Amino acid sequence: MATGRTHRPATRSRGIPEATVARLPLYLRALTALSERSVPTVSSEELAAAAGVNSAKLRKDFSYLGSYGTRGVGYDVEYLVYQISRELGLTQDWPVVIVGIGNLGAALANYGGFASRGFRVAALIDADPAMAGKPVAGIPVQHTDDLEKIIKDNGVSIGVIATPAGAAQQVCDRLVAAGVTSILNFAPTVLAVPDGVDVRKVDLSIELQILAFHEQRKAGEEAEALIEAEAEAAAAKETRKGPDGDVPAVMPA
Amino acid sequence: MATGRTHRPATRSRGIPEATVARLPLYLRALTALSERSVPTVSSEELAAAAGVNSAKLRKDFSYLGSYGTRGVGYDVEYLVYQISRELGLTQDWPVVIVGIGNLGAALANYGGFASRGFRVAALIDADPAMAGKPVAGIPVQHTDDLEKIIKDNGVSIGVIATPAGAAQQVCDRLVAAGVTSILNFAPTVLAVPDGVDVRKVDLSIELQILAFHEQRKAGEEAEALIEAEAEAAAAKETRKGPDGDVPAVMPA
DNA sequence: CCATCTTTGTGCATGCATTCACAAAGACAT
DNA sequence: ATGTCTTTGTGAATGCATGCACAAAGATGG
Repeated sequence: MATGRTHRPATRSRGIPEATVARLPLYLRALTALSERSVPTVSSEELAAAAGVNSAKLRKDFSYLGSYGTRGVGYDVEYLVYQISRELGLTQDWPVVIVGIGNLGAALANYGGFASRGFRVAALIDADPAMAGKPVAGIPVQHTDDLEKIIKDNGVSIGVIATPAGAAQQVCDRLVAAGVTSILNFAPTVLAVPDGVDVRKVDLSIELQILAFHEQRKAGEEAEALIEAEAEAAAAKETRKGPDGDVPAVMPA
Repeated sequence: MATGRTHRPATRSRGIPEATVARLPLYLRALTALSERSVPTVSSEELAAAAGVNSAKLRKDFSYLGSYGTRGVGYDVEYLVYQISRELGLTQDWPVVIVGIGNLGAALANYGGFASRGFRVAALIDADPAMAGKPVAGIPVQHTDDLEKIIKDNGVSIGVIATPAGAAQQVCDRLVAAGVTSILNFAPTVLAVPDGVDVRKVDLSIELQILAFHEQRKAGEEAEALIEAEAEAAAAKETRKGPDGDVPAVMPA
């Protein structure tokens, strides 16, 4: 059983850490902006600031792609744009379908960020027969019945699910069966997929809940700081006089 | 300078790992579904499956909240729903404003997942005077000029930015100046905020780019596997006969 | 051609997250 | 009561990601 798949000839290229991959689009965006302003080169420090990351991290990220920088100068913007685009697979055309053309689906169909990055909305699909034929973002909506045919005719490998939660798994199963191997899921459900299929999820309410947690923590710490300050003040009053007296005038709700 | 803030009395409660916080909403959703089906208790194994995570991870996550399970039985669904809700701060009402009522902003305003989790859309704000007064999701859109007043009158601490990229930083600055301390950013920009303000970003095109990367990698590996299989077959033919011959009949596009 | 100055690329240490594996805890039947 | 059986809670091991700090590389000026 000699599959030489494990020890990977040191060609790098494979083995880019997931965390790095997730940052590449960020770098790419910053670089594209620089490119539009005709900036020829950029240092890791500048680019890191623009992308909102640590410069050492950025350099290490780029080191996984190869050595594209020049010491003492920085990185060539155009070249780096090309290399990252290539690494991310954006030099080719990716037809995607969006399933579920409600408010969110329509917003996605209209979203400019897709087209500009090599993604092409090949079709919009909805289960509502009343929607069929209606153009959204200039593309006529098609009925779910034709899902399999649409996927195959267009060679679609990436699907976006923007249906209600209840329909998501079923839609997902059909997409996968029809040949889709990457899914971006906006429905608030955990999708079960076979091995070899990638799912990424975007959950609007989860993000808000995480913010609420931190918001609450902040409020709690404020209150706590107040209590602590009071305790300290009391202790100070007890043991000696009471000099350090700028207690925050914040009242916990 | 005696701020006893560092060594935290072992009350736990503080010091919940970020990764755990990010999963709590996931558990909460699964638990809510169980609660609706009147399931009284659930084991870590079952719940983990429903939430799509490893059961050991789930137990460790819960251990940060305290010991809410019963050995041999599992977790009380209702109780756990309450504890997680409380920990996330969802037992209180969080008024949020959405700035930028384009396709996406409207979709967010209509999104049901907010209201159901303690979030209340307090106001919709847009820079376009033509939008002012128009109801979206039953809420009249207000003009950006009144942003500060709206924030203060409603005691808003969470803001959602769904504007074009160009306007995002400016809107962000105004939100923060008006007292917002948590921001959910849908605009494809890196926002600069002062310390103490939390920002989470949701970037639709980044998610697609990550999928494209993996998609490309899959395609590459298929091709590679084919080449490898060919090489192996050739080698086999050379050194001995050629017995193990199920070469995948897949053709790289 | 040499010296200096900038900036990359990376070894190393640290910290966080995940997963395993198992002892302790409790339910439940007998 | 006692024993069995299930399931939690957590120590310990491993792996991944981050960030520091510095040597090597190259540009640039004299």
